[in-house]
Formats: sequence, C-alpha cells, structure tokens
Amino acid sequence: MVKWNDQSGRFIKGSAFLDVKKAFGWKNDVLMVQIADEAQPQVLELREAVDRDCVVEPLGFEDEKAREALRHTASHVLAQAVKRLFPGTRLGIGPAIEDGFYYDFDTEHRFSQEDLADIEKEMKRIVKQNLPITREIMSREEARRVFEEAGEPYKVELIDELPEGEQISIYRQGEFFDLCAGPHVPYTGYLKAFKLLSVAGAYWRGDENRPMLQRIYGTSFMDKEALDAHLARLEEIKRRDHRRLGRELGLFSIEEEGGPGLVYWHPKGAMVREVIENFWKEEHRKRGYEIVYTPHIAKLDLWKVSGHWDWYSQNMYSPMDVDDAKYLLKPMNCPFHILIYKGKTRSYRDLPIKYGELGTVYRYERSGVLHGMLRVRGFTQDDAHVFCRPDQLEEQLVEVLDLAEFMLKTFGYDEYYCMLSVRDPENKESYIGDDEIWEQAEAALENALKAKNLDYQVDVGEAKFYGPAIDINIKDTMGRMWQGPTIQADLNLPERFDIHYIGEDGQKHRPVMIHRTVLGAMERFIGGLIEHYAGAFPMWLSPVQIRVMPVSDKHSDYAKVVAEHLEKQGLRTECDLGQDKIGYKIRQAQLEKVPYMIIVGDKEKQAGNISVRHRSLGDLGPMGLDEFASKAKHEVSSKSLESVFAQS
RNA sequence: GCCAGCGUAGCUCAGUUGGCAGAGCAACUGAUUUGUAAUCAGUAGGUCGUCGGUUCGAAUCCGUCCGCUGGCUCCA
Repeated sequence: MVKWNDQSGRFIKGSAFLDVKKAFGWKNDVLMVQIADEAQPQVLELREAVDRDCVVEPLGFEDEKAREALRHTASHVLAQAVKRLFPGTRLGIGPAIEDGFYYDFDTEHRFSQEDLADIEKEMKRIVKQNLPITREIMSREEARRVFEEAGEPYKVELIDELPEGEQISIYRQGEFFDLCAGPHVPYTGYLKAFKLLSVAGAYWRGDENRPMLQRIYGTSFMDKEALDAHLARLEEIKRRDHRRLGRELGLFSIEEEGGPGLVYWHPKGAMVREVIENFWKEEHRKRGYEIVYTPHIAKLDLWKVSGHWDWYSQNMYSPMDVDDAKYLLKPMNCPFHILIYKGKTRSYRDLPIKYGELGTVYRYERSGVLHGMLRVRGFTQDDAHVFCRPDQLEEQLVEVLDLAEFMLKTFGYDEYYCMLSVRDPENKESYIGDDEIWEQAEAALENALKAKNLDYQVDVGEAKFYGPAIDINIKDTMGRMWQGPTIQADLNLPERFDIHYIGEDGQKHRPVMIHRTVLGAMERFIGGLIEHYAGAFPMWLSPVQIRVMPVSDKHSDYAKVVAEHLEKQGLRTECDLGQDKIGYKIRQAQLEKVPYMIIVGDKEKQAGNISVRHRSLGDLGPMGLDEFASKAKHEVSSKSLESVFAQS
C-alpha cells in the first residue's frame, strides 16, 4: 500500500519504494531513489521503505551511485553464473568500476573466451528468472560461519578485516549469496544489457605474494543501444591505438632484436618529435629556463649521494665497470643538474636558476608492464629543475603551472584535473625534512593552485618521502585520463648534496628545488598524442604537411614547381609522381593523414593555380598558390588544431 | 616478475583428424596517362618466433627460451 500525502510525491512513513515505483509508473530505468528533502540527500535502494515522511526522487543510470548499483548487481550475477557452471569456485571481490565491473575467481579451471560466452548465457538465464535481491544483516561470528561453511576463504578473510562496529551484510539472489555492503537493484531482471569482455590474472588484494586469481571483466548498460555505443567506443580506441598507428604511419617501432621497451623513432615520428622539442625549448627559453645537456652515465657514488642507490636501485640497470669505478645509467636527471648548480657559488640574486633538459633516462621496468611507447625502458623526459629561495617558491610554482597549462592547451588537452599530494600527518617519520619546511612547501603548492584558480583534490599520504607534489591528469578526446604535468617540491636533494646560496646576510642558505615535467616523456606524450589525434596530427605537427599530386605525367613538372615553392616557404611538402590514377594518390594521402593534398592537372597548369583538398574537409576547390601558402603558413605558425579553411 | 592468451610473407589473416605453406594489400616489372578514397596483368617474397622432443612424417602434438597482448603492481 502506497501512502503519500499529496501529488508532489511526498510519501508517508512506511511506503515501500517498490510500491511507490509502481504507483508512479516508474519503469525499470529507475534503479535507486534519493530522499531529496533532507540537508544531506540520502540515496536508498528500491528494496527499502521510507522510514519518515519525505519526498523521493528517482535515480537512473546517469546517477553514479545508481549506475554502480546496477553494475555491482551485474558482478553478482556473473559470480552466480560462474558458481553454477563451475561449482567449487571460490570468490574474491567483485566491484563496479569506471566502465563496468569485474569479479575475481579462484578455480583450477582456466577461463577461456568460449567460457565467457557460456557464462553470459547463464547470466541471461539468471536475469530472466528475475530473482529478488535481498539483504541480511549478520553478526561477525554468524557471517564467518556462513562463509566458512560455504567454502569461501577469501570472504572469511574479508570479514576478519572489517573494522570493529561495521555492519556486516550479505546479499542473496536465489541460491547465491555474497558478502557485500551494497547497494544493489532489487531484482536480477533489472539487468538489460551486459557483456563480458575479458579475463585476466589479478593477485588477491593486489599482492604478488598472494594467490593469482582470475578476473573476469564485463560492462553493463541500460539498453542494447548504450551497450553497443560503448562497445563501438572500445573499437574506436582500438583503431586509435598508437602501436597500430605508429606502424601504419611510419612513426616508430620497437625491435625484438634490439630489446623490449626501447623505441626506434622513424623519420616521420622523429619529425613530430623534433617539432615538439623545438617548440619546447623555445617556450622554455622564453620563460627564463636555460637548456643543458648532461651525460647518460655517472659514477655509482653520485647515486649513493643522491639516494637513488638506496631508494631506486630496483629500477636501475646494473652497474658497469669503467676503469676502476662503477658507473650507472641514469634513471633521472636531477643529480646532474644539481652538480651544475653546485659548480660555483650562487648569490641570492642569481635565483631562481632554472635548468631544463630533454634528458634521456633508462629505467628497468618489469617485462609485464611494457606497453608500446606509453611504458618503456628508455625515454626522454622534458625535465627541469628550478632552484629558488624559499620566498620565491610560490611564484615559481605559479609560473610552472602557467607553463603547464599553456602546453596542454597548445596540444588540445582542454580538460585536466589537479591533485595535490601531501604527507600523511599521522606518519611524519617516514618523510624527510622537518615539519616547518613541509608545512611551508605544502602551503606554497596549495597557494599556487589557488592563485591559478585551479580546482584540485588533496591526496593525503600520497606525497613522496622527499616532498609534496602537484600532479595534473589530462583527458583526451576519447575521455581517457593520462598522467600529465607533475610538479614536485624536493626537500631532500638540496640537503643531500649540501647546495646553498649566499643570502643578503652573507650567510649560506639552503635553496628549494622544484622538479617538474610538463609533457612527461617524449615517448609517452607523443604516444598519447597519436591516440588523442587518431594519428591525424594538426598541421604544425604533421610530418608531411602537404602532398602535391599531378593528375598525370604531363603535369609532373608543374607539380614539382608547386612543391618546391611551398618547400621554400618552410612547409613540409612531398610530391607524388607515381603512375597511379589521382583517386589512388588521394586515397594514399588520406590513409597517411596528410593534412593538405594539392591536385594539379591541365586546368591548374593553364590557370597557374592549384586545387586543394583537405584530409577531413574534402575538396576545397581551386585557389592561387600564394593564397594557399600564406594560409597554410598561418595554420602552422598559429599551431592551430583545425584547418584554416574550416570556418570559411 | 606473475596468470592467461597469442606468434605463419613488410601488413592483415587462411591453413580440416599431423601428409608438398596459401590469399588480399604492400613491393617489384610491364601496360595504362589517368580529375578528388583502390586501373589491369605478371614477378618475387616464408628456417611457419627460438631451441629441443614425440612421430615414417610437425606450421599443426609436447617442452624450453624469446617476444607480443590483456591484467595484477609501479610509474614519465
């Protein structure tokens, strides 16, 4: 019996939401409800009942909590199906994640792709049965007993680790039950569209000393259309994969004979990199950085002083013998920049000193984590270190944030999120440096973010032992997050290397050091750019900007004249003098994602002009060579992300 | 590193219960002289990732190593 006291949806204590739902004619796209007329809106499962007079609002898939409830239920249905098909399977955990859900299983059986299809079928059966999902509160002892009897050791472990006073609940649907805090949708029939995607190994609780479980990933949506759209997006991501585009576009390769995680930049990829590096250097010089170059190896002792030998040796390549000393390949550039700083006495008037380097470093990465250009063993960081007085710290941080923002905007990353990593105040002893310096540094970082008017999230305990940091995550065109600029205050190295400057008072003072990178690494950044642009680099970055193609042999000479003219003006131009028909040449240029195609035949030769085609705008018709050249040059110099012809 | 899957021509992929290694694209040669996403014909191209085993016979079955893919963990 539904009770409400007026048509506005105010319900009286005791109404069950499922009845409310029926009374209002809500469909199954209502997954949860929210009690709206409270100071703190409360989100509740449909299973529940109102315990007070209130106004309830429906929550659908677009609501994060409701979406998670649906996907969490999907993971339970997955687990139920697996337990039906593979009895004796022990359950790990099965949460909702950003784009779907997973469940971890422990069984002798090895899940295959075919199994996924069978499991999906069984899941559909469970959905069709439309089992009611119920919740039960248990004492710790009772829950332990239930899961011990059920032969679920992982669940027992979870129960044992639940904090004192935590309410322990289990959810049931048919014969299946699971330790779970919820929330869930009320019936398995609420699942409309789901798909199992992959199976992968995952250590129990992420700990490599513990058993390896099998994780099944899946996703679910409200309807088939939304699911299909998501699957299409996954396809699109695959299509944009930088490893595939990198090969197809002749940008880079990784050679089995040379070793994993080591990148070979082919001429076109190298061109993209060169353009970015030149831009980077120019921009840094403008902002008061001095560019330096430092060696690739250094004596082991240097790495002992820096602390890398103690803290980072797992990621460093083994020492090599040179004469009577041991040398190490550098995993970072910082100690080198400090040595340059240390090379002479610095005055407070000299500061800030800003050394920038596109420094190639080598880090040993475990073989399983290597991934194209995004995760490699040798890479070039766009590194820089700012040495400044403590009173300059904040203004220097603002400058770095400013540069980072400028760089991201230039490459078309318009959405980004800042994170401020600070130390764990409960655990001060695991950080180097005294309280006062930490507080100062953390305040400076936070003030810089505020000064730049940036939203940020504070991550307590995420700071490295040597100082707090700002990390900026960037979102690409596919909505994926990438690690972007990182800005790290370093309270450790100045100490270790005992660097100083002479202050106004004639005394030695300790400078503060900022370690920062705005692009990250050339490999990772350009790998990300390839996916961001789907291989179609904006004009200023395109390795080939223009391709001139004669309609037939008769027009080759004219084509060469045109190409030479453009080349002379600094536009990267190629001529396609092949015997193929013009349609074929265009197709080739399209596939190579060349921004502009210039077609010349009888008409153009006679008129002394050119026909222009843009890779995404198509045929732009005839125009004068000079007109085109000046527009093209403008597109390059402005680093425009779209064609100058896009608006007209 | 660990778990699972994969490795056949430059690329994308066929290859049945173990029985002579294939196609399309690319390359090369020739013909064609072309008007906005593929002209036609021909030629060449492979130690079937590696090493070992089983077998009369292995791309195929088994093992080893190398590499790749998806994850776990970490990070630029």
